[in-house]
Amino acid sequence: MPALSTEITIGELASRSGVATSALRFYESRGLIASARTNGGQRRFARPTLRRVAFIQAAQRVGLSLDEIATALRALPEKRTPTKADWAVLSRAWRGLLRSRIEELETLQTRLTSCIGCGCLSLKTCGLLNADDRAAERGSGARYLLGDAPENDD
Amino acid sequence: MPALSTEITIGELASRSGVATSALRFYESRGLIASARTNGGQRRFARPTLRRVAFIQAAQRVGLSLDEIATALRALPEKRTPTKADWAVLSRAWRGLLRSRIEELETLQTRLTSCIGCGCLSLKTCGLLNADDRAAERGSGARYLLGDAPENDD
DNA sequence: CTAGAACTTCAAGTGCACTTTAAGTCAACT
DNA sequence: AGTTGACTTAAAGTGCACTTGAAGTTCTAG
Repeated sequence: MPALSTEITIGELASRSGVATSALRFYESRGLIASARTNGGQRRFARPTLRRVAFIQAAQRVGLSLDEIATALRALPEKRTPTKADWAVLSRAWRGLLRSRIEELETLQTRLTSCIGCGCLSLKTCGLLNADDRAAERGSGARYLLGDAPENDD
Repeated sequence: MPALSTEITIGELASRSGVATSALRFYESRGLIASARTNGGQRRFARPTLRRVAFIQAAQRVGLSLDEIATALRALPEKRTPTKADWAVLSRAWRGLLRSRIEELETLQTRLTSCIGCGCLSLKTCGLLNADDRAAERGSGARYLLGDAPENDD
């Protein structure tokens, strides 16, 4: 049984957070977490680092890169316990990100539904496959690309 | 003005699809698209390849890897024009993916909202930061990790 | 016919988020 | 004291999706 210390080893942090020790060392190298050292040079993490790692995981699920997360963490006060207000600032930014990502996926889903309906896969009329092919229309008129191929390549 | 041919160059495909020529060559190397060659060895893409590239882009936005997209494209008939039914099969798979991803993000957003409300960031009670820390509870009782640090590291 | 833009291949490079390896040291239990 | 598992570092490797570079060829407009 580990001493009833306030500090935890990298292995403990790993098993509790579900993040590999190699990833934790990597996070430390990127400034996302910090550690003290024993006389022998081994890392000892303060207990709240567990929360910090959970925060990193959540942020990744939201879709942030480690660099963005590092920036967010740097925005939190280093010296004092983060307040409700500190957290709210971060959370609001996340909410915006989440909402726009959700909206993008919902738009995609709507388009997918109407594509199933029409079965056309027309580049001109299909919102899902719309890829800015406004150029080079040269009077070919409206056509359903599913059936317009001189040679069918798909 | 390019000849009123049914085939398009890689540059044309790139500018119309918004995908770089290098990416298109890469897609070809991975079997996602195919091309004929001129006597001189230059690629000439059949017009429907534009739709295929648009499909790839859409699939990427849905969250599929190129390998998964290649598999999906292989499931489409090579020799005949894809039917409504072919498309419907693919679309249904996408719908499922989209729905679960959207649900994941919505859960995250709900949790984020309640976290803003409580401001606690407790690993025990916060759904957002919940990271399976069921182990090593050793009778410390419920605590709000935002304020429980012997040393504050965040 | 010729200039120059667009094309060709192949190999190596990029960025992200890690993981793996090698050689060695530390800590905890018996 | 010794064994064993957990730890240390630095460097190299992985997988994905491309991009870049070098050196050379082809296509098209004038």
